Amino acid sequence: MVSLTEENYLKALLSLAKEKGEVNVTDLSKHLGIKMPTANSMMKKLAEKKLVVYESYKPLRLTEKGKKTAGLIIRKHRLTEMFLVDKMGFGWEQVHEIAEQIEHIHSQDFFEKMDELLGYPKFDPHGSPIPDKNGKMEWISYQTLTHCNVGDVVHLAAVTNSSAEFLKFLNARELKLGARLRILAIESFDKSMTITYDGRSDEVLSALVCEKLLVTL
Amino acid sequence: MVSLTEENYLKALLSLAKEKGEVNVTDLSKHLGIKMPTANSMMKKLAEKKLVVYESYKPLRLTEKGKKTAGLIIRKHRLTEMFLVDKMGFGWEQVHEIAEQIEHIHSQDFFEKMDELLGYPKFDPHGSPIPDKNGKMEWISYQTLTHCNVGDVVHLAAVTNSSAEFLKFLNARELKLGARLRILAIESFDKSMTITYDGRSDEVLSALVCEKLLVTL
DNA sequence: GTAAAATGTTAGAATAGACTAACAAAATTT
DNA sequence: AAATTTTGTTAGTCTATTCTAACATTTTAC
Ligand SMILES: [Mn+2]
Ligand SMILES: [Mn+2]
Ligand SMILES: [Mn+2]
Ligand SMILES: [Mn+2]
Repeated sequence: MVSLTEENYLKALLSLAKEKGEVNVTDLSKHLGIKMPTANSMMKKLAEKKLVVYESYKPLRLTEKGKKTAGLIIRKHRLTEMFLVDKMGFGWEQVHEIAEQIEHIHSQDFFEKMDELLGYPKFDPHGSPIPDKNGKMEWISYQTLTHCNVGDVVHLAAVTNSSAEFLKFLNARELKLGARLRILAIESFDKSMTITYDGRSDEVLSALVCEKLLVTL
Repeated sequence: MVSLTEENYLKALLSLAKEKGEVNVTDLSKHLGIKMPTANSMMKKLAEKKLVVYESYKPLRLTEKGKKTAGLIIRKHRLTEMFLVDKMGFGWEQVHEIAEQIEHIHSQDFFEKMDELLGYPKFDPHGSPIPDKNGKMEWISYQTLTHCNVGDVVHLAAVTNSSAEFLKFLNARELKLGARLRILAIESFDKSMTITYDGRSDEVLSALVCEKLLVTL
């Protein structure tokens, strides 16, 4: 009923809506690495399927049905990532690409079994929430590290980028979810932060890195 | 380089070659549930990719490259089935359909990890050999139960049909791989067999069932 | 508040994979 | 050996997904 291609569009729409509020065709096509007219005509198709509300020159919106469909794909994606890390021994930097494919497998049983074997996890290995069986997910209001101040002590709760390069960067510094971070200094010129955690002292993180780290107080 | 669709064609060619010797377009199209002209034009495409030898009105043949490619997909399929049964707790009747999809996942790491976690298995849950990393598989010369005689005592080594219906039929009779079967009688009229195994006595199996059971002496 | 830039849309074409209808060759029956 | 059936091929069409080129609208800049 919904093709693999369409599933990827829906997922993109949901995540762009989450990070930017409004979604336009330019963002969508950039996100998916396709040209604008391609995205445009797919939006019309998804509108016919009642998954998207499309009006010329207006921002794109998912319908409730579209949100649910997208949420269920993200559920499959994140359950897969969790399974790959917890049950198969992959590193958190290895799983996104594989999950990107496995999320399109058609088999209720397969994902229900994963869920069960994992003990019904609520978060994936990158700290993102796993949507429930209705495709609904609760976004906990984390802060980016960028918004913290000198002296703050916070815990690393999630990362907003699952690329292998970024996660290998964190691996190299033994920076893991749950780590207790203390902010020692913030360079006012470039907003880079000096922090300590675990045994580590005086790690300097650029603002580009800090804005990808979500923390709780 | 090879699409999901093409992968399924290659697999079909390999398994038809194994079971029938020569493969023609009619068999191939029936096996895949497509029309003859569709199969025909795909054969020309695969011939251009040097995966198939195509000559008008001649039987279809896989090239060495084609055999290897097909073997590697079957490797992924069977490793998956083994993983689903041994590591995830699925029944042998549930795994074929899921594996039919997962065999197309592009990730060396994923299947290598499965292989490692499984301890480098040589056979899948249905008793079929798992091809090696070069796509080569050794076919052990099993016999179908049909070819056995009254008084023979044999072990169930493999089944040649992985459909859920057939495997549920075997489940209902607690007939598993490895079972030691003794042939009590063969009905000459319809070739149905009366056998005993485990605690079971006097199970009658039709010839249709017997020919799908591969045994060792 | 016009001009320029950015964004969005339409039209037309390409490729992959499937189909039907019509024709051709090979195999099988009489 | 001719007729019939089966099998295989060609030609043309369709849908899904992508593209480029051209045009339209909206937003931003001056
Ligand atoms: Mn991911
Ligand atoms: Mn995907
Ligand atoms: Mn199988
Ligand atoms: Mn398949």
